[in-house]
Amino acid sequence: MSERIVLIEDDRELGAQIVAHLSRAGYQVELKTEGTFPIPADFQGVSLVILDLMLPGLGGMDILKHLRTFSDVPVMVLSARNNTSDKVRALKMGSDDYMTKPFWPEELVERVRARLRRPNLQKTGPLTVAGVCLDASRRTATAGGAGIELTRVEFDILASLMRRPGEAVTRQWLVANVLDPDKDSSERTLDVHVSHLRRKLGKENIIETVWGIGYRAGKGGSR
Amino acid sequence: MSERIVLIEDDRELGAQIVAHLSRAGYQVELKTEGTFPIPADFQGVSLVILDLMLPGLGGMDILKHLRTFSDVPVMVLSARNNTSDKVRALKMGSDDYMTKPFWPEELVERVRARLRRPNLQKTGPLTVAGVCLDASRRTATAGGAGIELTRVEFDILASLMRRPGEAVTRQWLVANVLDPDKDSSERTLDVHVSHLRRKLGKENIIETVWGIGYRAGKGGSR
DNA sequence: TTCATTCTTAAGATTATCTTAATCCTGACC
DNA sequence: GGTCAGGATTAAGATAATCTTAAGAATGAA
Repeated sequence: MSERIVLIEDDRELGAQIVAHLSRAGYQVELKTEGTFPIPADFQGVSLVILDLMLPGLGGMDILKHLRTFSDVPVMVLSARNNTSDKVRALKMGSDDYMTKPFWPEELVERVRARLRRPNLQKTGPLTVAGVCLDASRRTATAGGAGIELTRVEFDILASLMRRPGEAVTRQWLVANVLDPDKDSSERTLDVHVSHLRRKLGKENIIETVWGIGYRAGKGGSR
Repeated sequence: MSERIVLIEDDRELGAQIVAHLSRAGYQVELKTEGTFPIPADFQGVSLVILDLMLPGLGGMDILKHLRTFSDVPVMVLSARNNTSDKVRALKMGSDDYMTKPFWPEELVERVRARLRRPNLQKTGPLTVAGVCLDASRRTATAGGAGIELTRVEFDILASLMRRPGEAVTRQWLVANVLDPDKDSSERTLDVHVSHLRRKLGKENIIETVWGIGYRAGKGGSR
């Protein structure tokens, strides 16, 4: 069983070439040549997405943006555009790498390997920890069966914790990655959001403080 | 407190420039201008290493190779060499990214952000010595199967000892690396933490005193 | 624009943790 | 066994991290 990669590439020749190289390296590749809206089902169990930005129909950036609403799968962007602002935009939008065309397939394969040798824990389905359940694609949450309303930041904090149940997530990481990264917000701000979250979760509160480190969703001590 | 990045760059001007950009983005950067052998202590708690390959003394590749013998910290390589075989070699050797000089600092900053927004799971499995088990990512500890609550310093002391089972770790090292580095605390303080640790470990106590040196986790004599 | 929502900051209260100081204990050496 | 330096323990004050509340700033929709 090998890792699954989705390649979104309209240039059939280049696409076939990339597929060939990645297959030879032992990966299972699905080639999509149409720029259509991504749907969650297509990305279940996928370890990596390689996305060409220059698509005729739906732009690559739109695909990336939409994909990120429901999935954290690593995305490598391919593009002929080699200027910094394009790269910065794609990376800001949530891509993990940006390769400029033309490139040698050997480099692509190595970058894929480098990416996949690190464990990635993207989850596409609903996240559940104890009595709390999050649906990333709908951005809805329930606690003890009852729906609760979360703001963007609250949702993202809780999702970040629940993606790695039991693990301690540092305050710095949450501040840098959940709050607006361009303004450096204080850790007090994070406290406030967590405080609100806990109140909304009520008796289903699953957020533990890890003193001196950060927070954790779900029991860490008992295992 | 922010995430720590180590930048290994011999070109002082470029180094200073990168430091400035990363600092502005909220990271805590340590610049090393010498190509010396990396030692584990310098990379404790470091989230990312940025390594320039073209160093006069020890080559960047050697540093990378040696670093990988004891650490899984993400490494971004910078290099003036733009050919595929160099890139492939660096990626194969365990680097996570490869940026070709010259580049715009904005792109570097975004790549750093993209890298660090993914949780940095150092692949450290749980540490086990005798009946004591530590999980670094969860920050949890068990002794004889039962969970125990450790404070930050207690956890870090115990982890430092258990990372080198049977080896004596000096008191000075522990004071300098585990206790708050901004204040130089006395060795008496360390005693107190060790005392607390021992009490919490109870009959599973694995901390031995090495008279005149420091401490050791697990049997020294029998191994 | 205006309003409603969300995000952020400030300040004080609260608590866990760290450190110090004082005292007692232990092992090495004579 | 006595001595002494290094180590252990305890309790208590100092410090630092976190929580909460409330209010101001930003954002976005109508």
